[in-house]
Amino acid sequence: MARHSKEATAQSRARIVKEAARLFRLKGYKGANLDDVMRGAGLTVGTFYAHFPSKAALLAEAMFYGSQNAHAHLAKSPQHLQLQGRAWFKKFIESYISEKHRDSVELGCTLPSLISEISRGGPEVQKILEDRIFKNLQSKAGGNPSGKKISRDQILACFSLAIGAVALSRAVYSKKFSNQIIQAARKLSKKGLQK
Amino acid sequence: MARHSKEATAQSRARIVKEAARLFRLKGYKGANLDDVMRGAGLTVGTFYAHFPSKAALLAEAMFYGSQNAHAHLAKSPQHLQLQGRAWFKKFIESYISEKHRDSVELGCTLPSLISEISRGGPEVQKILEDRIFKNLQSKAGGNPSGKKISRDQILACFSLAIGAVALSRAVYSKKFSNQIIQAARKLSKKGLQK
DNA sequence: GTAATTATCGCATGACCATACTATAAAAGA
DNA sequence: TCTTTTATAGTATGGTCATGCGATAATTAC
Repeated sequence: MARHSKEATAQSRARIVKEAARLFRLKGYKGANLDDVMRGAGLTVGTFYAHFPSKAALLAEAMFYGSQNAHAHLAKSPQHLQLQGRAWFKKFIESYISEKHRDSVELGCTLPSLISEISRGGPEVQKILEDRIFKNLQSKAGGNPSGKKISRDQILACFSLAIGAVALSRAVYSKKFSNQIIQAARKLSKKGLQK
Repeated sequence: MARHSKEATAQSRARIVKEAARLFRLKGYKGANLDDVMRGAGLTVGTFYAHFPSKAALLAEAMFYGSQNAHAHLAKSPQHLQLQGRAWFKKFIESYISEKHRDSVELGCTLPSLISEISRGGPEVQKILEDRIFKNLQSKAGGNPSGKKISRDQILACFSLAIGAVALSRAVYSKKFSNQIIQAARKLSKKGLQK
């Protein structure tokens, strides 16, 4: 049926998404080009449209892929990923608003790198953000295994803060100032998690 | 010396910066092109480099221009602009994290629209953000006319939250969800301003 | 008044890039 | 085995865009 088996095709597709996520985070949506993405995936541009209908569609996939991997990258310990509810969210925000996350653009969350461009993106991309990424976040953080619930408002506010702080800390010139932003945002996030 | 007087030249330049600020906010740095900017300013592309050395230099100017005008656009009353210190900052954040601001991309603050691209921008742009915009913010908010000081940490954290919330509220699909983000962030910002 | 200056126009240019097309060969299904 | 399918490579295309350039005319300096 194809020049490679179904399995190999699926692997190609996965490599494309992975490399796209990396390059989008690094260079932005407009800044990354399909040539580089495909080369990074070990393929040539010509075959891109055998996998995706458009660059925008690739962005949607890459965003979802990236949201799953950022958690793993940021988690300080394997136990973190096992948690649920408030405990999980607390650790999540703590690792999100960090110098480490600020400095690992390629592996971190896609949102600080792409948020501005997503706001100008089409419905396809925006639906992914809303339906998959947020729902995923809420199902993890809203879980209630030990009687300690966290409110939807707390999740939304702390996540807004986290994205803003990481994005801003990457956008200022001096490291000193950047660190101050991280520290200040951490403090506020703790307030937001209380009660 | 020129086809127009010095004064007319300065006005041309001002129109370019103004239109650039508008289009950058609307379409992003890469999304806006110099052709449109110059046409919007009533000029042709050819003359761009008589005013600026590069597109990046224009971004730096437009950011600073935009930071000054957003305040005026968001202020609910003329009195607001006269305030200082905590009182000013409180009103500033309140008007910043709002549905109105979310919906007025063209006239609002440049940062939610450009933050991702600034983080990938050069030192020139990042220095503007740090030296002019933040210093400006801090001199207004850090002022202490009535014995009520606000800490640097509070300023940084609340501003991070504000940028993140507006950017995120513009990036999700449904209006309902978007409104929830605004409301949740407003709540947290009030906590951040206490004490 | 005359010369030097330069903002402006109109157009050129060279690069980049998303997308399209053709031929090929490997896999899948019969 | 043999036909059909399709992922792949290689290349083409059409558009966009930042930047460059020569000519012009208005302003300023002298």
